[in-house]
Amino acid sequence: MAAPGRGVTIADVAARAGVAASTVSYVLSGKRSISPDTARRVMEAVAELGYHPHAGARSLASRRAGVIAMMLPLRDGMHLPVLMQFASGAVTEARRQDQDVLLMTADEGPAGLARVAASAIVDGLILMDVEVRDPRVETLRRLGLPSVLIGFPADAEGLTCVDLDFTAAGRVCADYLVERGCTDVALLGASEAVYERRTGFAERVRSGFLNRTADRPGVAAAALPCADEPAAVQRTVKELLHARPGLTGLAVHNEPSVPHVVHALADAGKSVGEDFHVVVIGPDEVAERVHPQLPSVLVPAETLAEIAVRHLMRKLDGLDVPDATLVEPQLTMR
Amino acid sequence: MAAPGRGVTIADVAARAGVAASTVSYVLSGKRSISPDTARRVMEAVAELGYHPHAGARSLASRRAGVIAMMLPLRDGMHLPVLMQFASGAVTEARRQDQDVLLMTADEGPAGLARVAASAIVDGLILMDVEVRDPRVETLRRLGLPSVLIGFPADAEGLTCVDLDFTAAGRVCADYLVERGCTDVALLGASEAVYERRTGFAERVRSGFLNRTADRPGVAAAALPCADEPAAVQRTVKELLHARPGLTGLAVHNEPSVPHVVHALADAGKSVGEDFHVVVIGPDEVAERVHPQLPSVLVPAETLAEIAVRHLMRKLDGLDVPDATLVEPQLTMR
DNA sequence: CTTCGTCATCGAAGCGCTTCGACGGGCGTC
DNA sequence: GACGCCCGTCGAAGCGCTTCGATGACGAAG
Repeated sequence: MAAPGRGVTIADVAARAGVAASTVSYVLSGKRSISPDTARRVMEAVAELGYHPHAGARSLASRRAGVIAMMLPLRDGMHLPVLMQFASGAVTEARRQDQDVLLMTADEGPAGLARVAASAIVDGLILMDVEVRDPRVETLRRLGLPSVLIGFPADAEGLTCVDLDFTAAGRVCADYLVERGCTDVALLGASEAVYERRTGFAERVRSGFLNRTADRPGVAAAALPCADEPAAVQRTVKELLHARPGLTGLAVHNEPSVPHVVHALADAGKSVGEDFHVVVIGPDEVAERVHPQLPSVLVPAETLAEIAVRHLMRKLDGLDVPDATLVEPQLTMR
Repeated sequence: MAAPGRGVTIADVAARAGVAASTVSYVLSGKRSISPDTARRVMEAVAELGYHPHAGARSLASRRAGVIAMMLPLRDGMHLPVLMQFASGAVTEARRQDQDVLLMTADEGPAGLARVAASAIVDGLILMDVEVRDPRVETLRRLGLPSVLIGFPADAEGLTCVDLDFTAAGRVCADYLVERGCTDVALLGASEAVYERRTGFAERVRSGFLNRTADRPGVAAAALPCADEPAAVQRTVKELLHARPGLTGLAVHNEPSVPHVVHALADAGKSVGEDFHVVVIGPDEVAERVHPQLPSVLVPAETLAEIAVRHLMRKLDGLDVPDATLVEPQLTMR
């Protein structure tokens, strides 16, 4: 990386290498064959001058900006560290593919999508945390802007979506508990309120959990919602233990309640990890910050981000990608 | 926002409004006076066609991209929620000024700066979490790319920097304790290791704290480093209480140790909030997640981000801005 | 030895916008 | 009533790049 003078253009590189500007362009893009000797001279000139193509000019001429947008729900209920992992994964993968990432907040809404589409400032976009009824989805479809969604809207027809396989996550939790010898288990889900906008995945965890336990003879299972407040959690757990004295396993799909669940179990004289088993669906920290630490299935943010970026790039290159991609859940033991 | 056809150009708008393309440009930029009547017709055409200027073309012609870069330390030790708040604040403020934000990770390093500068993909940049000896700083200076730093490098000459006023934060903590009637207080700082790269602000808190207590007659104060590990924290607190039996106030500037400090104090029979006072310098959650909740001074990420963006915009407009901006710390009572 | 194909390269034409200089028409001024 | 000015508008010239068609050189084929 030599000292870049102000405004090194392709003409400067061409002059230095003793070729035409178009030749430099072809060397850089590889779109026509160039003799090895010329190519070498051009690359040397590029390096010596510290040339980087002017992004605006390139986007104007080639109709490719080399930038993708990422729309994040910055003010929203989504777990922040997960969001950061996501952003980090996306930027890293994008750079690997020589793309930059424009950051947008979800509160720009459909109008924001229309703006970036019309101004050609980005080639495509990744929409995080898509809800079941998401107003941006219709706009997206209408604009025809290449995109990948994280999450599944109600009508995913014609869209490319990526997400954790929540049904499988429910199954994984069920398996964990059953393998520990539990014959009476329950799934503690989210409060109705939290998921009302995005019911999809709460449902899926639940059905994965219940279907799997139903397959296991001699295993009784239940699923019930649970509010977030400490007191409500305590009460729910107490009632549950009372109603099902034989309960020995619990899957918790409700981040904020985890510490309180553990507390309530301890109060009830249960020894987690010995005569009682708990598994969490949620971020690592949640499962790590309780005593004893719990096994958990997390939302693999970096992986999802990488897949999303790769799929988007394929779409931009005119290749096709699966409409729906579900990532296998991983159970982390602790 | 009407349905934007594919590729509405300024010529389309001009035709529709019955004027020249240059006139449309002047209406939109306000750089020449235009009759109210013409302006109205142009604006109507813009709205009807859903016109948004092509970002690349604009950047090519005007040498202004309308995008600023934000470089975040995504993999680094910085507290994630703070980072998100920062990103959120920056994007929101940037959009208010009609700018977009390009997200870069710190591991692109100086080469990344050179790239975005040379490709003119952004007009300027904001560098988060600047360290005392930061390799990017020299590059930045050489490139002459307009920028604002969050944090202070060793040599801030000619750079625009923004940060929390850590010296004042030290004073605020001292004041809090003294006002609660404490006459023997201490500051528990970071472990040497954590701050070695970014010594600046640990130092400043310390001197703010000690200078302020020194001003108060009859108040004894000390400052000591503290490791992060639970056991080490417990030991440090125990030794401290033993060495200074009259100690009744503690300021903790070490995020991870807070819960353990509280624990250790309880073990020693101190009743925090009654016969003993503790104040934290760190994120809200840290101070909220202990019992009892503690008052705290936080890094006001959104505010810093807004200031950074505003300063950057001013620089881009050729206005001048102060070299150093220190934000007053706020004590949040709990 | 001419003809045809290939390969490597060149030149020119835009991409959509901003901006500069020019120009015509209305007004105030002497 | 003629002169100059300013205001509002237009046309044209780029900004730096990609891409298309053209061109020359060189071997192979006839």
